[in-house]
Amino acid sequence: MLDKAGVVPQRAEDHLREAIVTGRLQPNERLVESDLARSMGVSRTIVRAALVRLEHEGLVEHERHRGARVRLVSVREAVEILETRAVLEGLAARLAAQRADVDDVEDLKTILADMQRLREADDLLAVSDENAKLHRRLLDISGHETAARLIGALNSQMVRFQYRTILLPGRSERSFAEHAEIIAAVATGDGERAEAAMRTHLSSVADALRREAPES
Amino acid sequence: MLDKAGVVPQRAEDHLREAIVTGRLQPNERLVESDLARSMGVSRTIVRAALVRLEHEGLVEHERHRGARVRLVSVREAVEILETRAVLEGLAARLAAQRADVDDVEDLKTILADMQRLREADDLLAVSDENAKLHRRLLDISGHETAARLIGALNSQMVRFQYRTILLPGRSERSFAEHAEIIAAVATGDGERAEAAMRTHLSSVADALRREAPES
DNA sequence: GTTGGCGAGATTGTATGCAATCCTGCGTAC
DNA sequence: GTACGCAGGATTGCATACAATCTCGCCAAC
Repeated sequence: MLDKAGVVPQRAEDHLREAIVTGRLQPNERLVESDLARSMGVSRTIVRAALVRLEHEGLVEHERHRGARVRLVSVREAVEILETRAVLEGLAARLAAQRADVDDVEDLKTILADMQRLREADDLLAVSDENAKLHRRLLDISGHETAARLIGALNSQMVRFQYRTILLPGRSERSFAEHAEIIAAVATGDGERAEAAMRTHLSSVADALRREAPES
Repeated sequence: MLDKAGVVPQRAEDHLREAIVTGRLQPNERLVESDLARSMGVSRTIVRAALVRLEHEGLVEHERHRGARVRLVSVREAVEILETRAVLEGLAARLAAQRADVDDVEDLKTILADMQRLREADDLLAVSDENAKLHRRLLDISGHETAARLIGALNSQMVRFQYRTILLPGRSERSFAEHAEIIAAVATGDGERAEAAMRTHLSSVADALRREAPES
C-alpha cells in the first residue's frame, strides 16, 4: 500500500544504530528516551522498542530505572569477538570453498584486486570497506544463514576497532597476503585450507589488537 | 528494596520462553498479545517487549500487523545450528583444555560417570540433561563469554530436536565415547585435540539428525 | 461455480499519561 | 569540613486509549 507505511520504527532503529556505529554517539553516552524521541520525531514507545533490540545486539546497555547508554566494548571483549569470528567465518569459508562457482571466484578476485589497488594508493579506509565486502561475499557464497546472522551481530559491536587494526604498521600488507591465501583456497575448492586460512587471518587481527592495546 | 520489584517483565518473558521451549506452545501457534497478557496478569506492553526479545532469540517470528507466532525450526536450520555450535564449542573446548585445573577435570569426570550410569539405566532423558550440564561446564571453564552467549541463544532454538538425537539407535553409546574423548583431551591440556573432538562430536550429532529427518 | 469487493470484528501499532524510581544539589548537624 | 538526609526535578516503567491494519465471511456480479 503506502510506501512509507510502518517504516517509521525501522527507520528509528536504523538511525540509532548508525549513530552508535559511526561513533556519533560516544560509548557510555546516556541515551535519554524523550530526547531521542524528540530528535527523531517519533514517540517514546518507538524509541523504547528500538533500544530493546539494540540492547540484544550488544550495542546498548540497559539498567533498570537508569536508562540506556552506548555500550563500551573493551579490548578484551573485542579480542573475544575476533576469536569467535575466526571460527564462524572459518566455517563459512570452508563451505564457500565447497560451493563457489567460477563467477563467485571471479567476484572474489576482483575485490582482492581492488583492495590491492587501494592499498597502493594508501586509501586505507577504502581498503577497510573492501575488506568488509570480501568477508560479506564469502558469507553469501557459503549460504550459511545461521553463521551469517551471528557474524553480522558481532560485527556491529566491533566498529570502534574496525579502522584501527588496518592502520597498524605492516598490518595492511599482511592482511592482503592472508586474503589472497583464503581466496586461492576457495578457488581450488579446498575447504580445509580455506577454513585454516580464514582462522589464521582473523587470529592475526586479534593478535594485532592485543598488541596495540593490551589494556586488559 | 522490594524483592518483587521490577521482576514482573522478566518473569513474563521467562514464562513465555519456557512455554515455547517445553512445547506447551506449539510451533506456528499464534501468540495473541492480549490473550497472553490476560493469562499472565500483565499488560500488553510487557508482553510486547518480551516478544521483541524472544524474536531476537529466534524463538518467535513476527510479521508486522500480523502478530507473533512460535517459530518453527526446520531440520535444515537445526543442522546449521549444530554446525555452528560445532565450531563455537570447539573454540570453547580448546580454551577449556588450556585453562582447566584439577578440580575442573574432576567435575567433568564426575558428570561423565553419571552419564554412563544413567545410560546403563536407560534413562535417556536424564542422560540428555547431564549432556547439557557437561557442555555448559566446558563453556564455564573456557571463560569465553562471547561464545557462551551465542551458544546459549542457539541452544534455546534447538529444543524440538534436543531429545530426539539421543534416542536414535546407537547414538547414546557413540555420544558417550565422544564425550570421553573430549574430556580426556581437556584433562591432558591438549587444546587442539579437545577442539577436534568437540567438532567431531557435534558434527556426528548433525549427521544423525540429517539421517533421521532428511526433509529439506 | 468462481471471483471480487465490502464491512464487521479482531488484532496489532503508536501515543500519551501517570506512577515509580533515581539523581542532584542544598541545607543541616556534628 | 564532612557526612547525612531530604526535597525537587529528571527519567524511566507500565497501563491504557485510540488509530491503523488485517482477516474472514458474506453477497453480488459474471
